[in-house]
Formats: sequence, structure tokens, C-alpha cells
Amino acid sequence: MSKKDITVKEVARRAGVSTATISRVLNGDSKVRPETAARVKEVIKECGYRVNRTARSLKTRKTYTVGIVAPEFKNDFFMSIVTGVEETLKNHGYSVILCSSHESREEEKNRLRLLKEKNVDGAIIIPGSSRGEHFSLMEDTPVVLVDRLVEGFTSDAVLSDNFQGSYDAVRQAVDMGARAIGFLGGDKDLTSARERFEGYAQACRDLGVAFNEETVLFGDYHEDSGYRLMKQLMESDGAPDYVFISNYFMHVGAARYLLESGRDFPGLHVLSFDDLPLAAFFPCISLIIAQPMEEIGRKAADLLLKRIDGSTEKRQTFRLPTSMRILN
Amino acid sequence: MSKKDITVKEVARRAGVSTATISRVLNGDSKVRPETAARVKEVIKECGYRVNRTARSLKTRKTYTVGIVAPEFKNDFFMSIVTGVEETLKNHGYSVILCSSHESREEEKNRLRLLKEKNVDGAIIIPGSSRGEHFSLMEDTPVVLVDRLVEGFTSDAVLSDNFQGSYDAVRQAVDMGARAIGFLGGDKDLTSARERFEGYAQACRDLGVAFNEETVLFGDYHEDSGYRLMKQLMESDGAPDYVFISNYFMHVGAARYLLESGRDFPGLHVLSFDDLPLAAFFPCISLIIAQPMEEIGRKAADLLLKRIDGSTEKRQTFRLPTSMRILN
DNA sequence: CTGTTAGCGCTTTCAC
DNA sequence: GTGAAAGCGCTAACAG
Repeated sequence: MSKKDITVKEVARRAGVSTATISRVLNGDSKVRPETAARVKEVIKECGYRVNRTARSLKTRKTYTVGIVAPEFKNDFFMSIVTGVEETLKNHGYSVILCSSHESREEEKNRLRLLKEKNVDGAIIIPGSSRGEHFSLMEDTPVVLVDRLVEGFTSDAVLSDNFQGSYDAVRQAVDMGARAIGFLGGDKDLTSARERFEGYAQACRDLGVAFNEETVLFGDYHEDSGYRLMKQLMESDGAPDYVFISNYFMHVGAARYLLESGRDFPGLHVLSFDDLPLAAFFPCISLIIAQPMEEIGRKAADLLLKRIDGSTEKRQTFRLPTSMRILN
Repeated sequence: MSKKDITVKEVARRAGVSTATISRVLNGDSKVRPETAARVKEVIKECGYRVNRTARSLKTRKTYTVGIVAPEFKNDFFMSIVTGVEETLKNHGYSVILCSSHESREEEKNRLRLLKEKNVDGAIIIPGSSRGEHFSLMEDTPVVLVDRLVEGFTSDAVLSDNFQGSYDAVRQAVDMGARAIGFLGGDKDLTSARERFEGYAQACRDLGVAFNEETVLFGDYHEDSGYRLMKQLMESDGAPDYVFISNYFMHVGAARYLLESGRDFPGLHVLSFDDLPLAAFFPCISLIIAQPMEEIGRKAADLLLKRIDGSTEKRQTFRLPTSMRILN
């Protein structure tokens, strides 16, 4: 933004009209004589005028900017969501500010405060945990939660149908001949981890699958946890033939264990959440529960746009169905 | 941003001072009597005042925002760079606007124009192609190019040392016994693709590796291209034992071919660029040339910050060294 | 249809 | 140390 930036005032002077008229042309106001509009557009092109959106925002109280907050971005899962969000919002003239919260509640809070100060028109948040009192910071700024819910804060939300996805996977495994299914779970502090466990547990009960406490293990959604739990499970006495893994990163860790152990695991069947590009390459993979990630992002953006435009409908939580990909 | 937002004016009224004093306190100006400052801070806390950064930016002509433009974001490679950028900039009080250019020059141009209108303090760009006349749009806004260079536009840039990385890989392969090395290359329109080829070619010449035109294939950096070229190479008569693959996505495609073909490839050695989490799982992988992606992002951000702060040094291009990971 | 005018909320001389 | 006042560039009544 250099000193010599051309302003509406300058354009007005050159076109011999008032700044109000320039503004009208800029905003497509119909009440401008065509010849006037043409002349103004001419001048604008000539001198390379560009609107100053900061000034416009100050006046209109609209920034056409939304924040997207997530624990981190260097993973395909969150980025697919971000992609869906960005595409959709871009088509509506909005831009996206990226905010990583590093799984820290304090950081999450700081980012929200900043977004508020930057006057974003709304925010899409993948919460770092189930606790969300600080989300009240956003007061009357529209918010859509994605992937996880939060206690103490109600808003629109878009999630996968984790329960059903898990349930269906277990049923499919049973059809394939499973008698016992081990479980590697994420941090129960996250709603999605709880829901996936519930779906698994309920299906086991409904379908008469042996439910052995020792083969149901919990850690967190990260790779190391998957490695560790898979190792623990495979080295235990009653290692099951079927293993349900709760997300992609745990799956990566588990796969790493299977490869590094140097052992063979004949008859082992892995069922896992998340259909990222390489999941199908992993050892023993039998069934993948795919979340529609980009669609989740698009849906979240659509919802947010509705809120921003003042839709007054009551808060809604959308659960998008997962799909199954059977590999062998 | 609701009607009842508290402004400096309101804080001034409540604290019984002028808005100038509030501003001074907000900005840590020392020329404020401690007692006054304390009282102001008290009031600020009490009424939950938050600065309006849009207004501040209009006045100071500084947005503390930078744009980051890339062809797309749903891939680990670009996102690792973005992560490095975001972390670094966040630590300096900047936020990041995400702009996908979809490999389209027109779209890239639109995004740059928008960034300009939003008065970003600078931009970090992963160009979609070698053509960059439209980058002149950014006039006197600091720009740092990442990963790829562009003709017709000079600016700071941060890249991997593609030539050296390729060269070293070929030398290592020769040490491992390679006599002929096939090559799967990216789109020659990209500087990085050209550089990787040059490094490979030079090393072959220097080390006396047979350089067979029929085993040097070019496509683009995408998965399908990797699949197709690998298939072509493996089904040809003189299929080499060593294959150099120019980036991660081609590697994914090539790996998919190797798996799906159902054949065995005894003695096949794959050398590939990019150390993404799963590369080491791929069939026949022998050597990975790792780019320091997050570091590239951090370096780019550092450079940009220097430019923003008015460093007047001449434009620089940094080439960060790659490293080798030998797998077998 | 077009111009005049009054700000949006903040920072920043320039006086005192 | 502090305040008064002038804008940053734009839009939106309100007149005409």
C-alpha cells in the first residue's frame, strides 16, 4: 500500500463527479446514468484504481473474511476439510484466514480473540478438545463446528456419522467371519472417538461378537499411539484376527508396527476409519470407513454462509454418512 | 461485529480521559502517567474492550496479514510449507490468508488482485507455472516465491537444491550398483522439474551411467502420471533396475502400479524425491531425497518479514539442501 | 440521477 | 502527560 495509491477521491476528481458516484459504480448501483458509469469505469481502468477493502470494511462492517481454526494443518484429513471450505467460500467472495491452535486451549482462545479483533464475518472451527467455554468469545459471530462437538457451547456443526460408520464396519466384519474384534481407540475426550467406540460396542453386543476387555485399547489419534497399541495387541496372548482402528493416523502407526515387527500376520484383518490416499496400501487392510471430508468442509461453509446472511433457523447438527470400501 | 461494540471513545468516556490516551495505552506508549495507564487498563478489562483492527489498519496502513498462494492445499507437501509459514508469521503477530490458485494463471491473478485490495503486508507464493507477468500486480508489496521460480519476475525465493539432490541420489545409486537408471520426470514447465532432470542427467554423464532415451519419460507431478509412466517403463523391453521418480505424487502413482500389476519386481530399486510420511512403505523403495519442507516455509516467512520491515538488501534466492534417506 | 455530508474506529500530529 | 482535531478511504443517508 504505497503513498501514491489512487483513491475514490482522485477518481472522482478525474472523472469530474463526486465520490458518491464512484462508490455507486463500484457497487453496481443502478441509479447511475449509463454514460456517467461508462466514463467512471474508463477512468478507473485508466488510472488502475483498486478499491481499498480495509476502508470499505470499516464502513460496511463486513470483511468478507472468515477464520478457520484447527489443531494443525499438516495432515490430509484437516486439509481436505479446509479445501472444501476454501473452495466454497471463495465462490462467494470470502477469503479464509488460517489459524492453528496446536491442540492447546489457550492458543485456541488467542486465535479466536484475534479473529474477533479482525472482524471476521464468521469462523469454522475444528475444536482441539471437548471443552469450549472460551468459544463464547465469539459472541455474536457465526460459528460452525466441524468434526467434533464441544461442551458448554452450542452452534451449528457438521460431523460424520461416526456411530453408524463403526457399527456398519463391525457388521461387515462379522459377515466376513469375524468372531472377535480388537479395538484401538482415540482419546475419549473427543466426541468422535467416543462415538466410534459406541458404534463398535453396540454392534458387538447386537451381533454377539465377543467383547473382550483386554483387546479394547485406548490411546489418542496420533501415529505413535497406533503403533504402541497395535504392538500391545499383537503381542498379547489372545490377539484377535480382526482389529478396528479408530482413525487414519493410528492406522499409519499400526501399519508401521506390522511392517517393522518383521512378523507375518496371516489371517489378520484391519478395519480402519478414514480413506486417505494411501490407506489401501497398508498391510492387512480389509475395510475402510470413508468420511466425506471435502463435503464436510463444503457443508460447513454453506451453513456458515447461511448464518452470516442472517438465517435465523435454529442451530443444527449435520451428520454426514460415511461409506465403506471393502478391500479383501 | 455488533452494534454495541465498545470503542475507544466509550473507554475514554468511562475512564475520564481522551481517546488519544487510550490509544497510547493500547500501543504501550511510555508517555502516559502510570496511574492513568492503570485506570485505563482497568476500564478496558471491565468493559471487555477489544481493538478494532480494521480501523487500526486503515489508519496505520498495516494489516499484519499476509497471503499465501498455492495451486492447491490438500497435499502434504504444500501444507508442510504452509505450516512452516504460519508458525513463523504467527510468532510475529501476522495472520495468513489462504488462496488456492488451482494451477490456473487467471485464478492466480485474481487471488493476487484480491490480496492487494485487502492490503496484505506481503505474500508468499508457490507459482502454478513458470509464467509470472501478472505477479507485477503486487508492485510494491513484498513477495517471496517458494519451490518454483518464475520468468519475468524477480523477487526473493526459497527453493530446494533440486539439482544437487538428484545428482547425489544418482551417485548413491551407482554406489549401490546401478548400471542404468530410468527417469520419471515432471512437467518441464516447472523449474524444479527441469532442475531435477538436469541433476540426474549430469550425474549420469559424470558417472558413466548409460543414458537411454527410452527410459527417460516425462509427464507431470501428479499421481496418474506416475502410474502411467511407471507402467510404460516396466512394460518396455529394456526396463532398468533403477528408477528415479521426480516427486512424491508420481511416486504414489508408481507404487500403485507396482502393487496393482500383481507382478513381482525382483531387483527393482526406486529412488524418489520427497520424504512424506508413507514414502518408506512403498514397494521397492531404496532411497528418498528429502526436502526440508517446513524449513522452506520458515525461511520464506523470515525473508518476507525482513522485506516487510523494509530491508533494502537485494533480492536473494535461497537453495536449501536436501538430505538422503537410504532404505535398502 | 448526482452531490454534500457525516461518519466507521482508530492513530497521530500539534498544542498546551 | 494529556487533549483537541484531523483524517485513513470508503459508503450511505439525505437533499436536491
